[in-house]
Amino acid sequence: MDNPTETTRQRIMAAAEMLFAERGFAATSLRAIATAAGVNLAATHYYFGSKQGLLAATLHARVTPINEGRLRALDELEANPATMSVDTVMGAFFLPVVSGELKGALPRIMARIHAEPEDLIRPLLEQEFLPVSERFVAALRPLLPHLEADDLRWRLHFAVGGMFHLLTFACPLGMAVPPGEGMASEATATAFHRLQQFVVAGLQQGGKPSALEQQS
Amino acid sequence: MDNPTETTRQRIMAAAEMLFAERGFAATSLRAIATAAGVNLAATHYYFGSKQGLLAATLHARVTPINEGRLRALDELEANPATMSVDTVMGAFFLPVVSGELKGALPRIMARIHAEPEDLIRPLLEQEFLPVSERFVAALRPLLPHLEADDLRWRLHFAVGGMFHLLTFACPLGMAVPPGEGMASEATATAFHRLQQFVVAGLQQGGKPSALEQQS
DNA sequence: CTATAGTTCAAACGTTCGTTTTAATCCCTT
DNA sequence: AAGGGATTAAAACGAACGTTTGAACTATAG
Repeated sequence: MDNPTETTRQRIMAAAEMLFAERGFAATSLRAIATAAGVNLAATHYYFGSKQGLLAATLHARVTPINEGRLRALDELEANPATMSVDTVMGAFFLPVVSGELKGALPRIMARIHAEPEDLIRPLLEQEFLPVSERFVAALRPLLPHLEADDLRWRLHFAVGGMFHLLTFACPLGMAVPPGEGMASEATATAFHRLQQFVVAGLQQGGKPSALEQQS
Repeated sequence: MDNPTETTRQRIMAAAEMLFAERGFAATSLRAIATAAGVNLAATHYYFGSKQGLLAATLHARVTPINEGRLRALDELEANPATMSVDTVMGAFFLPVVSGELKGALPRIMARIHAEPEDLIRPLLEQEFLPVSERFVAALRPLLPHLEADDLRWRLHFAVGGMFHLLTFACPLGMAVPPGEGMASEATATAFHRLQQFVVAGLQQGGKPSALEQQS
């Protein structure tokens, strides 16, 4: 049970997560990770094969519980159809990101990897997020019957963008950044409430995109 | 006038912009930039002093016309108060990003730099974007009198996040990516229309964030 | 106690990085 | 035509990178 293997693996993943979140993938060296984890450099290759393998493992370990939380919350909503609304569904989408054992550095890694070369990162994102994304599209469709499936995907795209931007920059330009390097969990929850409010209004907006052509 | 200095400078900046946009800052080497530009490696240091200096110059050269276009469009709107609306103001904010000589790779650099270490990049962003951001906050305030200034800043924050996400990922997960590596300008314009529609609805949303606490 | 598989370690591999140096070349003014 | 600052060219610098190697260590099984 107290397998020393797990300890070293987890130490590496914890350090990698923190450094990837702070500096991004390309700007973080395996030596920095090994030093921060207090393990030998070669251990990173012993357990993860390569730097990319370490990134994939780190991402997967953190994304899996988030996506499970999302699907569980969505299941609960669908079990009581009266509770289904755009707001509650988006709450099910956002809440698992900030709840649980996310301690500040954890969500930011998701935001950081978005700027790595797309060839390297898009397959990872598709693999991790596409099934959940499609599940939420299906759940939102009956709630937004005036939207085509692709319209809905676009708006979810923007919503996810707002979320990543929030995770990357804890507060907007022109506002004082809180003292700690990460966000306090209270501030995070408040910011996500703002985001949810914003996104729900955007999703519910009425017309087709073509109707916006000349709105003056 | 046809100073050969400008030619080499511009070739370096064009190549740097393309590669920074494709791969990000840390993952792009000066050698790759010099090769793509067809200039000598040392020229990058001769003209820009350092890799960071090249990034700053590249960013500034592209952001300046965008921000000037934004402010000019906003000036025109404010000259005719009847034309002022959340939609038109946000159009003034978004349109210069996709119009002009932006050929696909150019806007993406703005999205890429968001994943570099924050210490390195946030001062650049504040310097380039804060004045324009505050100008738009001031313009939107009378149009959204129910919002506090910070509420407005948060919502603009989310709007910018949606924009960056759109610039980073030309289309949402679950949709086929267009053949070319960048987006066709027509598809870009359509996507920005969708974004504008989404964002305007989010900005106009009514209640205070505290009212969302337990909406179930 | 020995054997064996799993794990850790220090050291080095070859490559590429950002940067610097030195000399050669270009262009313009006088 | 000559001189001099601006620009390019080639080469190399030390440092850091991802990765590999092979031996030392640990702990369990025979």
